[in-house]
Amino acid sequence: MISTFEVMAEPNRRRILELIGEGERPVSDLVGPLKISQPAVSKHLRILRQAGLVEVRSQAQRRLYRVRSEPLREMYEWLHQYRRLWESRLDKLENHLDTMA
Amino acid sequence: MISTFEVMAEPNRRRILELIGEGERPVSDLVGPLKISQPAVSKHLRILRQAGLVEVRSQAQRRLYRVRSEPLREMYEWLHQYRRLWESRLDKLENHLDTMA
DNA sequence: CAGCTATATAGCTGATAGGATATATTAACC
DNA sequence: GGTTAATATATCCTATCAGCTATATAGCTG
Repeated sequence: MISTFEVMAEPNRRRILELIGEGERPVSDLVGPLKISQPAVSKHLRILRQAGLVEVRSQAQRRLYRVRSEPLREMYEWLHQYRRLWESRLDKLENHLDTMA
Repeated sequence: MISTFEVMAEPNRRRILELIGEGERPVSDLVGPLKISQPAVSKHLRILRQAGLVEVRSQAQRRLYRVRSEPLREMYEWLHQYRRLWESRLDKLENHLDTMA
């Protein structure tokens, strides 16, 4: 299975997540903003679905896609392990400002 | 310039970040754990450096690499926009548990 | 400066990704 | 049931990526 990081590497796929992040949207709503063909959009949606990043439900001919947050949370938590790195810099800056004061 | 997301898509590059996350390390310390050749490691380090994800300093023939947290923080913050999605689920679960209690 | 160590760069190659066009599928509507 | 609408799948093509081997560079050490 393709990893969340790999899936998110593609700009159009990130854009799709942003577009449906507000709430579920049919495919046709995505084809406009992304400057690629409808089949290309469907291909990305398939990849997103297989990676568990989106879910679909059918409404007539429409297919409504929405974000599944679980993998995003996992990614967020992976990054969390580096949090101390940027926070320590912040600490240093604060310390510096304290010293100046 | 190649995006942070693309850089992070490669498993060996993520592993490199984990390996030097604890503190700076010479290239030779990375070649073992990663099961790829030394030139391949150097190639990944170059990409990481160009994307601003690592910094180097020289110590004799050694080159010591360390993480630059800035792009990681930005990625973290990008993901933050979806935080409400997984938190709302949590809310639902909590509500459900409340109802059961 | 010769030789050794550590790392980087060059050049090649096979695999894969992502795009396009053409076609199939599914569901509504007359 | 035939047509239109919305989306998915198939097929093909090109470009890029990540690996390898060979070689270059930089810096120590005798």
